Amino acid sequence: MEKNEALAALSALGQETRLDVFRLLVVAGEEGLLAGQISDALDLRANTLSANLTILLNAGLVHNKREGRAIRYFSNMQGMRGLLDYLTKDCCGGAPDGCL
Amino acid sequence: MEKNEALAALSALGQETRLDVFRLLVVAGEEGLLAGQISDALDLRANTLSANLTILLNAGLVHNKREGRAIRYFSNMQGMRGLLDYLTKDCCGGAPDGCL
DNA sequence: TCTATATTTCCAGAATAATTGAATTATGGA
DNA sequence: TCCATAATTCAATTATTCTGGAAATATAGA
Repeated sequence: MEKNEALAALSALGQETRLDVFRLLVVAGEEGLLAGQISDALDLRANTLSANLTILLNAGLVHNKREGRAIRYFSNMQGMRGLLDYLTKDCCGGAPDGCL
Repeated sequence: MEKNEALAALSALGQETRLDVFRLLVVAGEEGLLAGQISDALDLRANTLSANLTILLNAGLVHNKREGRAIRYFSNMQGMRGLLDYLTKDCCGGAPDGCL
């Protein structure tokens, strides 16, 4: 992962609404959730949620799939993994075992 | 780690200057770096750096130690660890092995 | 004590980001 | 085709954050 991708992921998650959405999808797991279920669960207006989901999508933290007129969202654990790796890369002056 | 701490850490890192500072300190390891060395390395004004270091401090991502008139900064890998744990907690609908 | 250095604090202006109402697109069903 | 539902896009307003100049604090050394 490159710096700009990490930055996109971190700033996406560094906002309460989006962290809530992402955590909800992480806990939901493979089943994911429909956009409408997310807005119900978190009491968000559809357009606010949509804007925030777009930011999470662009950051590679979620993906989606249309189901009829609804759209199902999933957390993207690969994107998450890439972020964790970026943050700990080259850590501790070459003594990575002591890092984490 | 609680949500607000995670949020503080994520929004702290979700900004280019601070991510640069943090990464520099992560790579520097136990030796850390003086504030002046950081501002030289990243070409930042002292007051801008100071404001950003304060945000990283409050987020629990760095710590510091005075050395004469200079101040040495270190990355706080425990804070980092707490963040990673928060992000992956309860993941994947109770099938954590499949997560990461 | 006086001066220089290292860093922080305070404040204001500029730049970004978040939310919302209104309108639009996409799909499914009568 | 027409209507209802699900979600998105657009434009504007509000809120937050970032930076930088000036001043202040802390320490070291002459």
